[in-house]
Parts: sequence; structure tokens; C-alpha cells
Amino acid sequence: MLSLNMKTLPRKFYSRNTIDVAISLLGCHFISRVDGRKLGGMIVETEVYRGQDDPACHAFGGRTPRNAIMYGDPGFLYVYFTYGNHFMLNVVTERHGFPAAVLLRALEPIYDIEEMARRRNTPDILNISSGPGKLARALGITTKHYGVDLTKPQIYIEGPSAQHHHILASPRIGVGDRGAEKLWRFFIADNPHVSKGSRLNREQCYELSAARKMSFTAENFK
DNA sequence: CTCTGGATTAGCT
DNA sequence: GCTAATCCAGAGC
Repeated sequence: MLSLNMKTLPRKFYSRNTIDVAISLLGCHFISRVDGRKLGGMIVETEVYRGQDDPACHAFGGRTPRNAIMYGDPGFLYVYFTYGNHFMLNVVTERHGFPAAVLLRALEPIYDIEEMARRRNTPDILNISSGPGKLARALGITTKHYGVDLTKPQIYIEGPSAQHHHILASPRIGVGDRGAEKLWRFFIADNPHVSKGSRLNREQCYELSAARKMSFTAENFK
């Protein structure tokens, strides 16, 4: 299952269209060594937040102190705090000056599962990192790690995935009507670690080929 | 300064 | 399925 030849993803990996990055990240390994332990797992669910025209993106409406990292170089960590409890992990994408990022929504635990389970206070492996707030907690990542360089050895992603995954797309979760027409959530079909927070019926999920076609319309890239 | 709502989760009905 | 928890960023004054 683990592929050989996994290497830390270079900055160039992140310096592409955010949709390509979000899809390419599925199957890669996200690793955190923030407390001297190697924690992490396989990325199984991602979402795209792209540009000042995307009403669900934190950069909608322009630059602020919080979203500043999204305007910088790709390959850095954007962490923010929400709902009074949860940290969200994003990786900055695209070129300097264009605000965009991929939200990591779920991991399949691989490294030091016992420690991650402890941090999450659950014995259930399916509950360790099957949601964006859950995985940040399991990995020990907080806003202290805002701006960490993902090409350095503290927090990084290894790839590429050698597996052939069946990937599906759907609308993003938790954004309400803001950009609801965009199919910018991507996940590995049938992986039990994909988040269950918002159960989507089959009609709301699309094969990757169809979703990509819709995502790359002029409407989304004007 | 004050107010509003959130890229969620856990726990209960 | 429903909602309280919990606190900060951003907007408005």
C-alpha cells in the first residue's frame, strides 16, 4: 500500500492551479513532527478555495491580516481558528499575489496512530482524522504553525501517490450558498476516513472527469 | 468599541 | 436530525 519513492513535495508542486493541486494531493502523505513525534496519514479529502472572486474563500473581499499568507508564495501552511474550537489546515497554492489554498479535510491515519487517537480522545480509528478540525487536533497543529514552510522537515507532504484512486467531486461542505455551484470538494471514493459531517447523496457527487470539465469553465476562471 | 457569524464537532433526541 | 459550545476575524460605527 505504501509506495516507494515518496519524496517531500517541492514548491513547484504547489505552484499550479489549485484544482490540480487539490486532486494531486489525494493519496499523498501529510506528516507533522511538531512535538518530536512523527504523526500523519494519507490525504483522502480536499477542498479548493480560490481567488478574490470565490465567495467562500477567505480572500473574498481582499487582503486582511488573517488571509495574508494566501497571497504569498505557494507551499506554506495557512491555519485559522473557527467556531471557537477548531483549527483548519490549508496549503497555499498558485503564484505569489494570487490568493488560493487547499483545505485538508480528512486523513487516513498511518503514522503513530496510537498517539493521534490519544490526542483525539477516541479509540475509534475512523474518528481520528475524518474531518478538518479532527485532523488538526490529531496532528497537534494550531495557529502557532501559521506560515510554516511545507518544503522543510517539521510539517511536510510526501508524494506522489502511486495508487490509482477512484476520485469523486462534490460541492464544498459548510459554505452555504457561497459558491455552491462549484464542485470543488474532492475525495477518494469509498474511503471510510472521508468526513461524514455532511452526508451527500449520489446526485451531488460527480465523477472526476465531469467535475473537472465543469470546474474549468470560463465562468470559474474569468 | 460592539456585533455577527463561522471552510465544525460532540452529544443528545 | 438538532444544537450548544466557544472565541476571534472582520465589518460597521
